[in-house]
Amino acid sequence: MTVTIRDVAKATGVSTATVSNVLNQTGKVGQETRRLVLGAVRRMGYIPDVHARHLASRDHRTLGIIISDIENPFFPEVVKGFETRARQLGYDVILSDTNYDPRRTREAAERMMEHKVRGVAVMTSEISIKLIHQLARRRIAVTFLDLAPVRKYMSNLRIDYFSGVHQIVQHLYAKGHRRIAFVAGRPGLKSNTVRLEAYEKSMRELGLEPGPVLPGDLRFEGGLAAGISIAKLSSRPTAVVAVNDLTAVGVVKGLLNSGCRVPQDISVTGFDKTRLAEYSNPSITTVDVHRETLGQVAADALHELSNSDNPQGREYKIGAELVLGGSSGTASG
Amino acid sequence: MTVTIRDVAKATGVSTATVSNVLNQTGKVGQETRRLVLGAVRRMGYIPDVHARHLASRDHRTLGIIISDIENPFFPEVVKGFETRARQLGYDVILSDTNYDPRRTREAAERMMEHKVRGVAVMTSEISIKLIHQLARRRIAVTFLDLAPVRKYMSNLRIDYFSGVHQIVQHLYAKGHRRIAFVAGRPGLKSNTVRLEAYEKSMRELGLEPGPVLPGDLRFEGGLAAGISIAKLSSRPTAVVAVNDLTAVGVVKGLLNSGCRVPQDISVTGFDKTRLAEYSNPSITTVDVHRETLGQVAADALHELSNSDNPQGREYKIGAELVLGGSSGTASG
DNA sequence: CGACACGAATTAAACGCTTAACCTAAAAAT
DNA sequence: ATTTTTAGGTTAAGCGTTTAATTCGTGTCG
Repeated sequence: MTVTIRDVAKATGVSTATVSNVLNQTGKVGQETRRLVLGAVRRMGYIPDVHARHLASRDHRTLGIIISDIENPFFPEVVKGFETRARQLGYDVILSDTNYDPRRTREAAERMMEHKVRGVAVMTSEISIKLIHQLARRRIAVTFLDLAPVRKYMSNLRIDYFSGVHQIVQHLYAKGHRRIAFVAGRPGLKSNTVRLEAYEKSMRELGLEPGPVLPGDLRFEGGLAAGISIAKLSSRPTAVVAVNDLTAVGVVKGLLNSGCRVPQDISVTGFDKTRLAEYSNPSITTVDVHRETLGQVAADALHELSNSDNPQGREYKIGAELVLGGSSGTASG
Repeated sequence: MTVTIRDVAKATGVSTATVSNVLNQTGKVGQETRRLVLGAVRRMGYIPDVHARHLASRDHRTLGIIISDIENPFFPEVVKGFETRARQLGYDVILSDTNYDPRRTREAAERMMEHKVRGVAVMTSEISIKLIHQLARRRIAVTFLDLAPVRKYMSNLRIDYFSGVHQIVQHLYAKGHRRIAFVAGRPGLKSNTVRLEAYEKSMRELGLEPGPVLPGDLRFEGGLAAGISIAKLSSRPTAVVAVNDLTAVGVVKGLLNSGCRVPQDISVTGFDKTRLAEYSNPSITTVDVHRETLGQVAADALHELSNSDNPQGREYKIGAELVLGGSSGTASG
C-alpha cells in the first residue's frame, strides 16, 4: 500500500542499498544514479519509515523530555529551548507529560526506553531516583534538576534559585525595606523549600529577622488569601516576597482589594518571570530563571553525555536574574 | 547489549512467539508459562522495542498533533485535552511545533508520515491545503480548524468564534453600550478576521454602526498602543472589544495609564479565556472557547475516522461561552 | 601488460518483533 | 474406538531499513 524503498529501487532499476545510500549520503553513488533515485523518490512520494530505519541502524538520534505539566507556564519555554537545540544537533524529540502522577512518570520513563532514546531530560521532581538509575543503567543519558548527585550517564542542572532570592532580598533592602514577609509554596517541593531557605539566609545575612512566612499553594488563590492576611497584620511588613509570580499576582490583588496600594504601601515580588509578571498591573518585580536556556543546556548536556566515550556526568549551573517591575518601590514610613 | 524478546524466551525455555503472546495477551498461553515469562521479563528488565513492534505489527496506534507554538497559551490546553483522550483510546501521541514557519510545518507533516501515525490533528492555520491532502491520500486521518471542506479522511473542527463575539456584543449592548470599538489582530489570520466580521455583523444586527476598528498584533504591545489611542479619541467609545485576552490586557493598561478607569469609564473585553484574563486586575470579561474540549474532540474525530471502514470526514462544532469579569460594566454617560 | 586501486553498485544478513500456519497431545464428542 | 476439538505451544516468514562484504568494470602505474 505505502511505497517502500524497494518500490523506489525497482522503479529506478537499482538495489535498495543504492537508494538507501542516496538518501543518507553514505557510500559511493554516481551522479546520474543519484539524480534518478531522487527523481523517483519525489515522483512516488516515498517517505522512509522511521521505525524500520531505527531498527536497522542502531543509531537512534532521539532525545526525550519529561515534564510535569504542559499547562504550567514554566514548561513551554523549557520545551522550546530543548527542542530547538536538539533539532540543531540533529535529534528528534519526544515529549512526555506526567501530570504530577507517579504512575505516569513511570510510564513516561518506560516510553523513553521503548523508544530507545539516547537521552532524557527529566524536568519534573516527582520521579524516583530508582527510575533515573534504571535509565542510566541502560546507558541512556539523563539530566535532572538537583535530584541526585552526578554519576555515570547522569548530569545535574542546578537552577540558581538561591542567587535569585538573594538578589530580591538585596534589592528590597536597598530600597529601605526591613520587614519583609514571605509567601511560601507547597512544602514538599524542593524548588520551593530552597527559595524559602534562601530567603531566610539572605535576611539573616543582612541582620534582619525573617518572617512572617505565610502558607501558599503556588496558585493565584493562595496568593490572594495571603495578601488579604498580610493587609490585616498588626505590624505590617513593607514588602512581600512571593514564591512565584502567580502567587505574587494573587498577593497584589489581595492587597489591593484590602485597600493597600502597591507599591506605595507595600512592595511585592514574584519569581520565574512568567508573562503574567509583565502583563499584570503593576508589573511584578521578579526573577528570570532563563527557562529557555535551561532547555538548551539540557539538550547540550545529553548530547555531550551520549556522545563521549567517557559518559561521566557533570554539573551545570543556570543563572537567575533580577527583573525590576512596578510592584516594588521604596519602603514607606 | 539490551535484552530482547529472544533473551527472555531463552531464559524461560519457550519460543519468542509465546513471550510475545504473553505480553500482548494474544493467543493461548498456560497459566504456568505466563507466570514464568512475566517473571523473567521483570527480572531481566525487558522492555519491548517500540520500533520493532510497530514494524512487525502493521498497527501503529499513534496520533500526531501539529501546533504553531507551545509558548502560545492557547495550545498547552489543547495538547492536554488531545493527549488525555488519545491515551484513553490507547494511542501514543507525538507532538510537533511549527513555530509559525512553513518549512517546519512541512517537516512536521513529514515527521507524521515517517512515524506512520493513524491520524494528525492540525491545530495551526499556517499549513497548505496540499499538505493536508497529501496526508489524507496516505490514508492518514486529519482534522483541522476551518481550513478546508470535509472530505475522505478529513474532518473539520469549527470553533464557534461567531457565537462568542456575538455574545460579547450582546452583553455590552445590554449594559447600555452603543459606541463599541474593536481592536483587531493580524489581518492574515483567519481566526482573527472571523472575529472582526462577527463583531461587525453583530453590531449591525443591533442597529449600531461598527467602528472604530484599531489595528493590533495579538500581543500585549499592540493592545497597549490601541488603549492609548482610544483614550485620546475625541468621541470616545464606551466599550472596547479586543481580539484576544492579551490584547485586552494591553488595552486595559493603556487606558489606565492614560487616566481612563476600567470599567467605570470604559469597558474592555477579551477573547480566549486565558489565565491572564483571570489574574489580571480587573479580571477580563472574555469568551471561553473550550480548548481542552477542542483537543478531546480532535482525538475522538481521528479515532472515528481511522477506525471506520467509511472514512468520510464530518463537521464538529466547538462551543464558545461568555465569561464575565470585572473589566466590563454599565456604560457611563 | 599484468597487478592494483578505485569507483559504483549489488547481495544478503541482520535489527527485534508479530503472526499466520502448523504441530502435538490430551480431552470431548460421536 | 475413532474422530474432532481444544489448549498450549512452535516454526518461520516477514515488516522496511541499513550496512558489511562482495562483485565487477575501468583507468592507472610500474
